[in-house]
Amino acid sequence: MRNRPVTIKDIARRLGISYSTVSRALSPRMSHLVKEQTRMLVRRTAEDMDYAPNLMAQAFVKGTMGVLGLVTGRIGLEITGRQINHLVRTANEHGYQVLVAAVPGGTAASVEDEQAELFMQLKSRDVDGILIHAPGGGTGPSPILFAAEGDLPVATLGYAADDAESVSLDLASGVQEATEHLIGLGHERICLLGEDWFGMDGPRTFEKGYRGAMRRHGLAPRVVPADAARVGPGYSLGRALRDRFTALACCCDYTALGACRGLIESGVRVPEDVAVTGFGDYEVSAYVNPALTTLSIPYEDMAAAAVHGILRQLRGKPVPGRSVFKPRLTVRESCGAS
Amino acid sequence: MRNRPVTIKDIARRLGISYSTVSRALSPRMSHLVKEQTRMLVRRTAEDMDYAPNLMAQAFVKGTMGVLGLVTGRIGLEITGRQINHLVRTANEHGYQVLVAAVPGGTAASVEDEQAELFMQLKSRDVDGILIHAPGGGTGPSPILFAAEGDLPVATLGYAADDAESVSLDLASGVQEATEHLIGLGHERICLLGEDWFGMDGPRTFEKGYRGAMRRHGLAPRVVPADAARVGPGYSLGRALRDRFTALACCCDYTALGACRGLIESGVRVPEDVAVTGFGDYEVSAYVNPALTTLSIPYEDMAAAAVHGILRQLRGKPVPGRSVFKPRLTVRESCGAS
DNA sequence: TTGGCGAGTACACACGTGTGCGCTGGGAGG
DNA sequence: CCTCCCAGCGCACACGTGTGTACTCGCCAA
Repeated sequence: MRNRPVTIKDIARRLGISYSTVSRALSPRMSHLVKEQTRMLVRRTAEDMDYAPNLMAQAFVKGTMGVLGLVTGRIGLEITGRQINHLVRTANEHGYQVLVAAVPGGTAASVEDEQAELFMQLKSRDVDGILIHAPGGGTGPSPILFAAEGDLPVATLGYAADDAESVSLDLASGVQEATEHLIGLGHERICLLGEDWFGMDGPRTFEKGYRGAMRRHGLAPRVVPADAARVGPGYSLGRALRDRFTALACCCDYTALGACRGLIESGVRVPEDVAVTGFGDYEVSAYVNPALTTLSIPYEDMAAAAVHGILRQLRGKPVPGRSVFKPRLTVRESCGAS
Repeated sequence: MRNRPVTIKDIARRLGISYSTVSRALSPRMSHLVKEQTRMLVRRTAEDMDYAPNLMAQAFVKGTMGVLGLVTGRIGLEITGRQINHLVRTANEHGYQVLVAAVPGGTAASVEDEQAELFMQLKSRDVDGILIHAPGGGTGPSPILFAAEGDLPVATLGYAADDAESVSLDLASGVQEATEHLIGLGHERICLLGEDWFGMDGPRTFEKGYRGAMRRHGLAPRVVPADAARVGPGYSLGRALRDRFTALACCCDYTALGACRGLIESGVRVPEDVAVTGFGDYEVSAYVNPALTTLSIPYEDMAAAAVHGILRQLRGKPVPGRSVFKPRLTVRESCGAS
């Protein structure tokens, strides 16, 4: 059986003082109201008796739990996992824990509904803030709308929202840089693979950067949609497209890796016959054959920025901040530049 | 400003009844003490007034929060992420949320201490149970010792513990199967790469399976330690070993992918000159060049089993259950069998 | 001496919910 | 008609902590 845990009343009884004094002596905000000597005595006794504050009682009376909720999907994905990793660490460093709401299934069909439900679930949990990570689609209503009715601090990670704290990635400039790089290598028939990338920054953003680069050089654009963050679809497309293009700019490393495989299986050499670029710079991407040219993402900084966005709101700055990070082109073998 | 949320007292006032009746009417366990008609009236009114129970108050008075804690590391890793994904989903299905304690850093040096601290952190959070996922080393004291003094339900995932609920993977049989497979293909100089795999099932387990297979066929074993779950170390080893062996049995797909790359860069062909096998069957492993022969893991089933282990304990079955899952050999190109 | 003052402490209440127990009312059995 | 029983409900308390307010006490100045 679990021993009855010691409370501040037990400490008070032992010392023959009132428990409000104990409460104040132990509370950082109120301890200045207690004589130094008493405070020290209380603290020593508390430690002696193995006192541990009842956090549920504290949460109850203070109305806060020190917990941030996280709405996310596909934790298993490297890009998701790495960011969560740093979300949790940053939150912990500031005294907050992270509650993972749930993980939507693989079906992207009802992602909107699922996220709305998760959001509500977290809200009723009385979390202190909610991090929305890489919501799906983006075609539906902004996930921020869920929060609009409440005044719960919200920050989005990987989704540029005008009406809320948001941390996003400049996808357009990234894919534009990759496209320009391919054009600089002499390619003209360049195809964009996969237009939708976890809904980050909404769809069609990749297209914008890609089309901008193509237009500037007077080249005809061609976009083939592909389910991002999966290797299989990229593989199928690699086989299907074969030598119809001289370069494939992919919206995700997994798509690119699949495409490489599909091309190679079809007897097409990478990068000699077809150049390939990815997006995300996953851990394996530097070690596959051929090593992938891709866009690196400051995962850590983005995650930290999102948490800081929540904390800033908790400290009473209602004005939402927006930060946009830029991906950086990392050139390896698959583009044929080296 | 946040409107004062409605409480059961508000409902009681509105209906002119006592709030204990409201409490009972809304509580599933106590509602049979309330007249059907009253119960319905209360429930309708509650819905009308947008009543939402204060979960912090409920947690406070009931002493439980419906939250499971999770101690883990390296969320970004596919094997970790996929299991967490299913841990969260299974927990949610049973009405529990998952609190991710924190994520130890990349340095595996002080993993034990870090985990102990995380464990304590979760404990003081009054979680209802703790899932320990893939603890490090295993050379120190069993992580179960942390829980020994309390009576908090604990389940380990990926770590076979005698004294607690545990879900583990039969690493020895897995690597044995892979080794036998390589031997069956005519290999004699087979090297085991990486002895320690997230501490799963403790260290030296891979070695046991490997050495068993080698001994049975009268072959000389050779083991080279490698930091698992990283691509880089595998790469270095691939370059260093080159053609000193005809086959490399790796303890992790990432190690294997790195090794392939290192070998190929050194002018060694895979699988023609050196065969390679991995462990884990990551998503990319089917699409790299060459496609990786590896051991597939029932990630989903393992995660579900761990959560069910906790739930069983919460329902009052103190006897710890132990389940051991078997990996399954998936043959692709890198072993040269096809 | 007395009034004021400030430091330090105790008292009391609040928070929202769960629940043991006593009260009421009405129906049934004697 | 009285008694007993029981469903149904209200009263009151408990849980552990935070905090406003009142109190005590010692000190200093008037």
